Amino acid sequence: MDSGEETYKYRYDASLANHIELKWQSKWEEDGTYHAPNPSGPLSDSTGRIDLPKLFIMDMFPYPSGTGLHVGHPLGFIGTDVYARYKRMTGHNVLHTMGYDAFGLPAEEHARQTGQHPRENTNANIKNMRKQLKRLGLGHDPRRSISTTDLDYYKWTQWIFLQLFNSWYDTDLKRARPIKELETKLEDGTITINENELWSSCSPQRKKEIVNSFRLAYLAEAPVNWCPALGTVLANEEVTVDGRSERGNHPVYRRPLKQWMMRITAYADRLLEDLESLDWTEAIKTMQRNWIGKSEGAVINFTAEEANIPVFTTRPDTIFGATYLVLAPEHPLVDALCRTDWPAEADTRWTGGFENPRSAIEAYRAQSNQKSDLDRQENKDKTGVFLGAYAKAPVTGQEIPIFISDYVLMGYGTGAIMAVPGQDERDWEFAEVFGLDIIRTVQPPADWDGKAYVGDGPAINSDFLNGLSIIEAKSAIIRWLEDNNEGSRQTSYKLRDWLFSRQRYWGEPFPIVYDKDGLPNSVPEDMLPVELPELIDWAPRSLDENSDPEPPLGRADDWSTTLLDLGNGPQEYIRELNTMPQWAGSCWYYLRYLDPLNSEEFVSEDIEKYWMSGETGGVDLYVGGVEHAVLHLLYSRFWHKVLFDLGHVSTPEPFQRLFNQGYIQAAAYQDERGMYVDAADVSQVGEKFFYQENEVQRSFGKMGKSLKNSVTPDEMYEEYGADTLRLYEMFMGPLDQDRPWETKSVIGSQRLIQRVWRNLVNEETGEIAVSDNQPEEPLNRLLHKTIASVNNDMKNLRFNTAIARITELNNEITKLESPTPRAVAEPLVLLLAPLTPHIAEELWEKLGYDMSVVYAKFPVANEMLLVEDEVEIPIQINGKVKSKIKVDSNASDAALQEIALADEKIRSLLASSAPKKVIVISGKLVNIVH
RNA sequence: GCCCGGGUGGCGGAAUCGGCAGACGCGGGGGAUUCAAAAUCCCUUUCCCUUAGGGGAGUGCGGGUUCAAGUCCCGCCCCGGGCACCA
Repeated sequence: MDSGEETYKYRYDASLANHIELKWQSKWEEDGTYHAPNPSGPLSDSTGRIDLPKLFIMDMFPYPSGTGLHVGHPLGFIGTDVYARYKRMTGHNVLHTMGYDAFGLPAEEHARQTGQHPRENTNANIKNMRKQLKRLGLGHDPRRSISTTDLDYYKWTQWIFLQLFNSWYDTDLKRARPIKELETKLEDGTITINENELWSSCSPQRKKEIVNSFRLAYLAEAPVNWCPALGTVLANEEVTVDGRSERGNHPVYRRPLKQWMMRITAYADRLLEDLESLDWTEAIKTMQRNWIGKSEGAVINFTAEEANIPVFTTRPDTIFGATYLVLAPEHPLVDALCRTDWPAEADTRWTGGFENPRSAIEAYRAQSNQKSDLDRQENKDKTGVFLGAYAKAPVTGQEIPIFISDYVLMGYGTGAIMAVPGQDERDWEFAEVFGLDIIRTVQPPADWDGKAYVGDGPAINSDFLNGLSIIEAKSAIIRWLEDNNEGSRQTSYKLRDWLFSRQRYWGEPFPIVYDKDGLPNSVPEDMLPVELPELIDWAPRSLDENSDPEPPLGRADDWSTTLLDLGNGPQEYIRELNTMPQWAGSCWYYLRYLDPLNSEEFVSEDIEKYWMSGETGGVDLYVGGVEHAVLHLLYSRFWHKVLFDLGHVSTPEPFQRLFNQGYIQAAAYQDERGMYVDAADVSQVGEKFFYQENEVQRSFGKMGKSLKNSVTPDEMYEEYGADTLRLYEMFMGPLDQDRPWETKSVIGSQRLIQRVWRNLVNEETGEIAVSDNQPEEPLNRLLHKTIASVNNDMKNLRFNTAIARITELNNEITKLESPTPRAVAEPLVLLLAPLTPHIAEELWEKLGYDMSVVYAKFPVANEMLLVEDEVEIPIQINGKVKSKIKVDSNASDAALQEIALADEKIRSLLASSAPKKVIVISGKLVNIVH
């Protein structure tokens, strides 16, 4: 020990910070400081806080990773914590807690790598993460923390699944309704099945099948994304554009399988329209709009000898330019339409040199099946084959050839298009390759380059549409089509129903059993939860692409069949062996936070109403990464709307305000082979960087294991303490922006705390050292200006500038020669309390308060002190500042002008000539035009 | 290709309504303290020219509007993200 440390025994350093932080973290836990009361039930209390305005603030909950946190992870958590603390201090009942998204692929893959059972692995990770987050001083209500893997939690995930299973979407009322009401409508004939089938003459089993086909959760045989390496199927949202799994980057194959689906498409319009009411960034709204992909147009019937071919188009106005049809290669009508022989006029471009259409089609299908999605994307050259057949176009009566081509996708519209090369770039390319006719139906501008023209203009070559604009022509032709029964107005969506089954162990089991007819039945509510059976051999098997998925729950022999009485006596049933996807648990966790101990309901009505109320309703602030733009956030909105329709929640949207925090990036270094080296061991010499004496190249990227540039919170605690880490992360820049981590800059944040501490506490004795003198006028004015700015910044989540203002105030206090006046010290501590809660508590206690600073009142500026008596005003000549004058802040414009022109410096610069014009901005600036 | 963001000192960033560009911090330079160092404190720090006083330039580039532009308008360039054969 050297002498310095003895002199300043109570200097704020890492060891003092750690001491203070651990002390207050235990105290908060003992006192239940962050418990937010409910209006009723076991979490209600007598603090009276329930009468304050509520604020429900949330982070996107993490999955409990086994690798632990790095300093990039808690950025958003700190942001919400600061905001929550500010709101507590301004008189709100704040609900803030943290849960764990512990089912699903990431957790299971991690368990697989470590060779542990997912349950042990998950529980250990949650324990570790709770510890790490507690050390940051986050003010969470621990009573409300849930994990999606808790039996008490997934019981209700299953219950919500049953709500979806037991509902249908009434397209007239545009909302979900109980399935019983559908049965009534089928009975009384208000809803009919189809032309050939009468409900009354259906067998009981057929009736069941029909009802099943209406459910919001339903079984369907559909082409799905089968990932043999992960041993499971995946949702569209989990597959990357180049046809690989988002998790693990394994190949994914399209393949028809019978799976559970969620009828999210029924909600496409509402999911789209209700975006308007949300306080979300345009970027996220745009992503959701694109994903839903609504386009309005028409379905038009083309007639061939063998069948009608409905096509979807957004440009029915161009029908007079439709010179051929194209079907997706897998279109179900292809085989029926296909001729046995080529017509005489078919040239080799059309036939591909094949003997007859059938062999050409088979070859083409085989070829396009081989193409991966990536090939399709990179190589957009048009290919296709003629079917040998023709179809008659409505309106024109023209016979036009029918092709198949992989540029038409089965999954969108009707899987068939009318090709209008004159107005569509893709059709133009195809027409050029195959030598097909091109008819323009919109007059292009004079300087047009000669290819497909997609812009607006008067219709040409279009009979009764000629001269009309696109919009006019569209409505005219749709009217004609509807009048003549040749087509109708139609809206199309890119959004597909949500594939909801996974062939994985670590997920919620379905509350579904199959009867001897193979039809699904819901497990009665009072038998929930359907508990996930313990399996020793739980791991998925990697399979080859031709084998079928093999759900691990099939290995739970004594679980997979069960004897139940579902109303017709005890019978043997087979359980659903798939599990739910990861997104199931995260769809509704915000609702369980509200009422986590309720064993009767997923959330009680009055508690849900209390916390979800608001101008438009929902979570008041939801902070998380942008990567969930179309997955979690879309699924969650969908489930919420179903619960809303069924009367289980009171608001149409779950998350009123969404905020996307940025990522913390860090320098990463690569050696000459391109391998990343440990960033911690790289040293800088001048402009160059060295690792073990070899030069390495610097780049910046998301902090993490793969770039070997992680910095852990523990390292920061050891050197600086949690308050410093919090302060630094909030000071680095605006919360929504990515920013590079610089360990060497962290010291600045520690210095601020250290100076505040020194301004209030004697470093030798540890005693509080403030005076009861009133502050001098200028300091008092600065204090109130600071209070005003910090309030404003806190409200707008602009913590970086709030910290800058506090620093300015503290810098002024540092300059004082006498002890800090208590009247300044106390508000200073309160201003810091949301940002650095531990040191604020300690100082607050030293200032003589028994009650926690957490519920102290945040300072409010005295408006009187915000108005200066005297202001300094810049004087510009031709917009450049040339001089400054001090004037009474109430000086009139005329007086200002006079003083400005009388200013010595200005007079010498103007010399003898008179100014052309003088502009005076009251109380702000004088500009002389010369 | 289309749609969102963004581009300001050596670095992170500030300027909320068109009104003093560079707040605050890091780093750098100088000084005080110290036997010395660390720590701490004070001064300084956009760039260029100038002995000084001072002068000039400046918010990705080029134009424009305005008394006044980082901020508004037009045309580009670059970086990040999203979508992409969706009829």
